[in-house]
Amino acid sequence: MSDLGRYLRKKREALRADDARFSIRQVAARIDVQPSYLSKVERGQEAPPSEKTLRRLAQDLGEDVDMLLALGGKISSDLAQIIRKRPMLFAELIRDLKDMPDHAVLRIVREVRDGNW
Amino acid sequence: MSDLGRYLRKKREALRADDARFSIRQVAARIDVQPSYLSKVERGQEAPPSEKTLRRLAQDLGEDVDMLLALGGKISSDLAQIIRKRPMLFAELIRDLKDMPDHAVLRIVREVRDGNW
DNA sequence: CCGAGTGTGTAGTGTATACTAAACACTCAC
DNA sequence: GTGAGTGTTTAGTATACACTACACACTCGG
Repeated sequence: MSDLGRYLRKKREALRADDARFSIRQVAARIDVQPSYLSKVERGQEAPPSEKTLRRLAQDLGEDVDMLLALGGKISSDLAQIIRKRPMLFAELIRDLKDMPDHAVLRIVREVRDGNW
Repeated sequence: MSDLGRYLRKKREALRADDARFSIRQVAARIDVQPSYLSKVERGQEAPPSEKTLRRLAQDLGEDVDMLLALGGKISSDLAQIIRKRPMLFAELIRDLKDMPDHAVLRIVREVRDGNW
């Protein structure tokens, strides 16, 4: 059921392989949740954590925040806010980009960044 | 507090001016909620309705769904899903477009649509 | 053998979400 | 003046969210 859980467990165990600081208990302590809770999240027995908690987790595991949030079924609140400020504009754009291949979207990103607008 | 409430009331009252079918009671009946609930939503006394209800409301009032959802602090679930499928890609793009003026974003939309990619 | 550390099971909690149900006070047409 | 319709008040509810607290069973080094 939970892609997030599988992903988290794998990542943590990989880190743990050469750093004992990545036990469930120690990670949980650092991100300030109960170990039992993290355990359940990793096994998909519990719904994904809040954005706040996922952010701390991403930080601790060295993972991309947007990716982890996505796996948790969420969207970064700063992105949500950007979209909500111009909903029709962004809705149109995003729906148009839906089936575009990554490289095409990336090209747009790069062009925007280079300021050719 | 609630932009959504103000907006809804204004819109409904405008429609009601030349169509009695747009009373709170009748709209509520059509979108299948209690009139008391709709009343409270319009006065910002109640949190924004669910996406489902906002969609029915948008339909009934002839309003843009994405806009009403935005006013209700939400993002259309189909958009959210598109973003969640390629979170890092879209996150980058959206953050880059944050401060771009509408016409610049529109230009991208048009170019994407014309298939110059 | 025991103490420190590991992961997990069970039960419960406070808060928010998204509403319903019923009654109240008012206007206005007939 | 009453019946139909208006908006609103008050009270309550079922479900989900995002966790905590505590105890259990196991392993492994010294």
